[in-house]
Amino acid sequence: MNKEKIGYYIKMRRSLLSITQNDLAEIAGISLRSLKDIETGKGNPTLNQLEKIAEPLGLVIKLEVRNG
Amino acid sequence: MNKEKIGYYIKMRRSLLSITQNDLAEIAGISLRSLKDIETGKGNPTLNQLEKIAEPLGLVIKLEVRNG
DNA sequence: GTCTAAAGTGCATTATGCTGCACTTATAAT
DNA sequence: ATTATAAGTGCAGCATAATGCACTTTAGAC
Repeated sequence: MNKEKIGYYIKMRRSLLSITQNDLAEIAGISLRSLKDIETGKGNPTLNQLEKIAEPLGLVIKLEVRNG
Repeated sequence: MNKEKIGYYIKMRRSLLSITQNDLAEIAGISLRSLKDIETGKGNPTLNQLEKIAEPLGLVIKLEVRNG
């Protein structure tokens, strides 16, 4: 998953949970500006930022061997 | 996966492929210093850094729904 | 023990992510 | 067409990730 896909995935997941960017940013404890950049595939978030966003969305970050 | 686990996973994967930190850093196109910090769970790498490291190791970064 | 290669650490500099502010652009409802 | 809400953008300042250098520590080979 590249930045664009990760951003899109977060956006879709947030949409599924029916919360706004503003709400998620507050819950996650990050700036609205950063969340917007991440969802639009811009920027280059740190692992901390991603984890803060993933957690309230019920998502987890994984590192796996390609394919299998 | 938190920073520590991701670092450890990278370290183990690199070890499995029998390459040094120096080699991986060069192949990945990142600094040796950064790779060291990432493998030891220090620092807070960006998505770009992780992707650069993951690629030559045959790893992929994923974002998934927790559990299922 | 010595020697060597690999891995880890402290520190200063540079590059860039994170943030807040102001503004613009959708999108939807009335 | 107006209004309201959510989402996207440019920019500047601050915080910190990324880097290079010098050094120390560890792990193995001899």
